Amino acid sequence: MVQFSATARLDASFAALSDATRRGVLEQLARAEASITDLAARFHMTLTGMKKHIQVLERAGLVVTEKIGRVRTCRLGAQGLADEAAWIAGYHQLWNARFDALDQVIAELKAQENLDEPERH
Amino acid sequence: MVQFSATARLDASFAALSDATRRGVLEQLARAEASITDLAARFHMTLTGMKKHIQVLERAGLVVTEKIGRVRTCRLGAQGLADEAAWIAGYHQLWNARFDALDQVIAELKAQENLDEPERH
DNA sequence: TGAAAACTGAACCATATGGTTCAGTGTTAG
DNA sequence: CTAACACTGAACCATATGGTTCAGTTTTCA
Repeated sequence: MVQFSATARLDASFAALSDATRRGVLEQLARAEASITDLAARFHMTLTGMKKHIQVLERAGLVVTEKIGRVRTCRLGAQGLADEAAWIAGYHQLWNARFDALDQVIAELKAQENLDEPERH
Repeated sequence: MVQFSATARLDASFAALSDATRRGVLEQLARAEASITDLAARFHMTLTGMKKHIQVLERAGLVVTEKIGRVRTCRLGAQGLADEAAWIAGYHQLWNARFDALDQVIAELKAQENLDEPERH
């Protein structure tokens, strides 16, 4: 659970997720860390454009970066999407079992969280 | 199973979720359906302003509306947040896989400190 | 019938977003 | 030493967002 103003961070991270390029960057970084140049090439845009996306992800806490020499390396933030998953799960509790598809997905999500979350960050 | 790559709808619904007022509207509608006037009053904004939020939620498929007489009633859409939860769940799998791989690399490094670099990626 | 309620649509405003180009700065490799 | 590389920052552009006001339209109800 996170302490600092939950709504502002939710705003930022849902906004970050609302762009297909940024979701792609997250998926990419989940596989391997990458430089901004790497990501710019993979997503067919300028360095400057990719840098802006990285800044959005960084402000949302979804990505952290480290500059060594002339290369800025991007990695996933330790926070992950726990808060966002929690919001969706909480929303679902309000909206009781009327729709089976959501039940199933949320069950899978909770199972994964319980397995993997402890002492990872 | 939910489609993993409905990018346009994911764009729209994550964008819809990036505003605290709209998340509040969803929570409210999960409890009871409401008219636009109801929601505008509850969230302290003009009717026109709330109508715009409802349109955003409707375009994302998160809310459906029906106009009877002079009142437009808003309810949650049947689609729910299944696709969004599915994207986050899939991302979690990648995210955790990455940390598992990292754990393994570290273990190998500890075991055999002087041997050549284990291939990650 | 007529006034009020509930919504709709247009116009406006300030700011944010997603992208670009261009002109740098600092770092590395040859 | 010099050239190429990776990034940074500023400026610019078109469009979107989150809100407003104002001027309707349709529906209800006394």
